[in-house]
Amino acid sequence: MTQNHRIRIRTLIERLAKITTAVDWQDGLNPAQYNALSYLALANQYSRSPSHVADYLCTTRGTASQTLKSLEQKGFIHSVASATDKRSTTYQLTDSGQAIADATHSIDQAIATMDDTEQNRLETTLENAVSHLLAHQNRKSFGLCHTCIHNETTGNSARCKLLDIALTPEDTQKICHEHSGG
Amino acid sequence: MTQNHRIRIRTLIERLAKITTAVDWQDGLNPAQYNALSYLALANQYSRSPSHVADYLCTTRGTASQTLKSLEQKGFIHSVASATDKRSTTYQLTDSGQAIADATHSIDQAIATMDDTEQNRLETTLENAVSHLLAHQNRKSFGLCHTCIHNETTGNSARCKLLDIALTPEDTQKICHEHSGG
DNA sequence: ACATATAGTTTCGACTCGATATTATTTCAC
DNA sequence: GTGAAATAATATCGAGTCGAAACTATATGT
Repeated sequence: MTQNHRIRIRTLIERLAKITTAVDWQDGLNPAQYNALSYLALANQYSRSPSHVADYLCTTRGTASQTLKSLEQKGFIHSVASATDKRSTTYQLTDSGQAIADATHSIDQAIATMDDTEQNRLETTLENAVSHLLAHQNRKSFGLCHTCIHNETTGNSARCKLLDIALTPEDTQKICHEHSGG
Repeated sequence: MTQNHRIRIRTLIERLAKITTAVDWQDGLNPAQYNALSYLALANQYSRSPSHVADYLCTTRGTASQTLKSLEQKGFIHSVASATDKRSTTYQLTDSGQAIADATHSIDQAIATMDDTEQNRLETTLENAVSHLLAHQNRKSFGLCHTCIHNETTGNSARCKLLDIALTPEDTQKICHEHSGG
């Protein structure tokens, strides 16, 4: 592949990023707040602390803390102190926060205009691109629980071998900060 | 396709966007400034005004104006007043600005780790995704001159039928704000 | 010639962002 | 068990984004 192709791909990624963030000004939220809210809606109960949000959004704990404060002031999330670790905080979506997370997004409509083959191919190539970028920066994958090497599914019951806990079917469809692709 | 798939694709797009912007803090620039500089490096001489930058970056003229002011203060670009339209300004990269635009980016290295087939597929799906998103929002395509319906190439000389001007081979490889895919 | 459109800038307030410092708490080595 | 180091979270700083709105200057169309 030529250097021209790489620049072209980089330009497309940057443009996709810019279009996406421009669309993410909705419901009184800015892109950072919208991203944090979306993450909290998809993450399991062990992955919803300021540190995890920071890791997921590739930013610092300080910045994540500020963003979560804004979201809490607007009434879209509320904090829950951890019982086991007194340093730790988890966040929960409020009803209004959940409503925003559940709403159809402008991007969804654009995706829906593509045919099934195109959507499947997009999903696969995006997954590859994201995992290459993350690997190159030594970042966590934040994949879904059921695709993790620590997930042990037998029949219709599942366990996490790392955290040594039982998993509900809903749990296995969520993002986990301990996710490892193997 | 299920709603779950659309959410998954949207999540991947948002994540790709966040990873990209997190990486775009380099050389004393922030992501907005880096994006504007990259655009100016790729756009032809008729597409380098504050309005064009705003259109490309899906933002307002006011915001684009601020970003270009920052870039000029840092010495990476300089403004050139238009001779034909006294309201109009064009920007040129300085040597230091061109050096940043020419430098290898962290994303390039991640792309280079993919094999040729994967890179080709990524380029195609990204092009499709971007064009679907742009179409859904009624935005300009900002494609390359040589892929435009107004481009008329005969042998080794090219013309733009819309602007009624001769085009150099370099011109035809640049981004044009008048680009139309037909 | 005058209304309207267009190009660009400025200002505003909320907020991001990395950097840095600070305070609790927890963990680990001894 | 105790003290050092690691970790979790927050606060503060300054530059700058962002949309929105107001504004100036030029151009265009009727």
